[in-house]
Amino acid sequence: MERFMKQIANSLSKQLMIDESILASWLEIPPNSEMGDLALPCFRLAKELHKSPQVIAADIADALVENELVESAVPAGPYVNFRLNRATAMEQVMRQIRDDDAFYHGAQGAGQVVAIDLSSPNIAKPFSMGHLRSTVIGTAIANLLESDSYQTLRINHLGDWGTQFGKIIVAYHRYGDEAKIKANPIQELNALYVQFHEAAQDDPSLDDEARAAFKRMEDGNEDDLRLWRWMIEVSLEEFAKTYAMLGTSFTHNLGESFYNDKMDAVVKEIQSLGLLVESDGAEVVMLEDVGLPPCLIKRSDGATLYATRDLAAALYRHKDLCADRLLYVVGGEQRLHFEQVFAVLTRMGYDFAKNCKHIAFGMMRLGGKKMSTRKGQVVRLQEVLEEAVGRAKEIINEKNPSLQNADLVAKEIGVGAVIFNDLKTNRLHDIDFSMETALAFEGETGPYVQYTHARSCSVLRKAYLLDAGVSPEQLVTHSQAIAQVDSQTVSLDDPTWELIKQLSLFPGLRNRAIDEYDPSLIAKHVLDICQAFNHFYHDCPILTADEPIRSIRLALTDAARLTIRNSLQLLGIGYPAEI
RNA sequence: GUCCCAGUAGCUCAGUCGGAUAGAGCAACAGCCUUCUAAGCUGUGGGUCGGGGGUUCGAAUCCCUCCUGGGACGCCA
Repeated sequence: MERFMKQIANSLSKQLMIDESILASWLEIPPNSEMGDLALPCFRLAKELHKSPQVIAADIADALVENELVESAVPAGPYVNFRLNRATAMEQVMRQIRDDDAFYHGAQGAGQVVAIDLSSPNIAKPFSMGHLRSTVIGTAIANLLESDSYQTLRINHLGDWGTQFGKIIVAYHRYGDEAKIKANPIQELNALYVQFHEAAQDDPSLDDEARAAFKRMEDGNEDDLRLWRWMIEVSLEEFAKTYAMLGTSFTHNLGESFYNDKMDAVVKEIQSLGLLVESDGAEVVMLEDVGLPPCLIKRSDGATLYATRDLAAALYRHKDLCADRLLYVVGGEQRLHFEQVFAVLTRMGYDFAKNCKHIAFGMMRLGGKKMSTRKGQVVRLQEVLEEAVGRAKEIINEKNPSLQNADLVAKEIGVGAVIFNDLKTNRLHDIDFSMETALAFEGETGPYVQYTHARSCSVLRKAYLLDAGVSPEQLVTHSQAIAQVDSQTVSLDDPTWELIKQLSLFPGLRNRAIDEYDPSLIAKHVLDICQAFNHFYHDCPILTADEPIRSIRLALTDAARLTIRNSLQLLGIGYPAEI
């Protein structure tokens, strides 16, 4: 669609003597497609031309717009509504999809490395629905960036260090039943954590004990570290199952403990720059002048804090991993923390701080309340995924019992439903978890998109074109034939045209999703494409149509299929050819 | 108390760098399978865009203010 706008703006700029790119930015899509395909509001021209918008609109419409893309230009009050020549427009879109890689890919990021901090579950705790958000949003952003030629570093910043492990170790020694824990590590370790917090309410000395236990770990107590390493091992095993189901992978699995030996250098650097000041026994960097509270670097007992760790991690990613840009897909409640970390980096003279961005997202709630591992109020992602896959399997058994690879397809659909449900919603909204909503298979859902994709595959399969597609030459010939024979009455009917227009919006939306780090734009748009395709599918017989309409409809089906598939790929969702 | 995020149909949400009559899905009701996958398609009903001011030819969108919900605010991450 951006291409169409550019072409029309180009013609108009010659006529109006106004810059092409300004005109292109003024062009908009009318609220109702009956009005036209594109519109130019003339309000802003009124001041300059000293005429009413209505008169200007009429003048523009009257002048012959010399552009083969424009079918008609009619004034509608202060607007000029343009109709595009459907065959010409279709030919352009199809050529782009067929010949021009730029439809699905870009080169903006060539030579640039982006580090993405994502997922980051905590060791010895269940992988909850809360961590799903960071995982799927981060993955989709990484996919989007890679589609624009960026190199991405997908870093799983595991929560594997901190006082919480002191707590678990204390609880392990006090209440732990080794056999029970071995049998079901994560659940039992989390139960110990919950038990610790309950006990600590009555006996605050337990907290001191936990801090001491963690200090022992920092000092290298081998018994505690052995237990800690075991917790990491069993947690990673458990997480691996979830990641395998989600189809998520990382380039780096670097927990917080990885930076333990890198923090001294950072603290010394801050100190040597004269930024470190003592405050109430702790060491901080003052950030008052940029409107932020002080950033705590060292506790009064000399221990480091998570800001210190994030500073060390940022420098590692920049210096050792050579990342030009650092993204943090982390919940919105850590906004202030990242503002402080980035401000300290700036203060330290690191220019790359301006390329650091916290990609915040809303909180996953349960029954309106924050999920809490401490209170044991969590929904385990694995349970949700398994439930989703089970339901998908039931539906397949009912609707398509002879389907090959039914288990694999059920997995892709069930998991796709859960992922899509998360991605389609605005990042910053809090989500109150509902099994019913997460597992919906009808309406604006992942399975709806996958169903539409499989439908398009099915048609092409029956035409023996699933992999080959319709040749662009054939398509172009047919489009031109239609244009010549019948440019007035429009052989390309409305449902066909609506689908073409939806497809033409893809490159612009992909760019916007990259600029705004917002995968939901892709999710919402692919729903629009699916709606348009299903409408087209319903109204326009494809296989039984006469030539050249048949070829054109097949080509359009193929284009829709490719665009839906690309969208699902970007979102990290499977796209089975048959469901 | 200060700062940040959110508030649009019964529910979940689009639309938010100002443009025409504010759109989907779910739920409810009514239709469409001898025809390419009915996980689909069509139709009906449903709105003080949280309230109030302001800027503008034009405001859900920008500014101010208030209300509601959530979050953050130094030794947790």
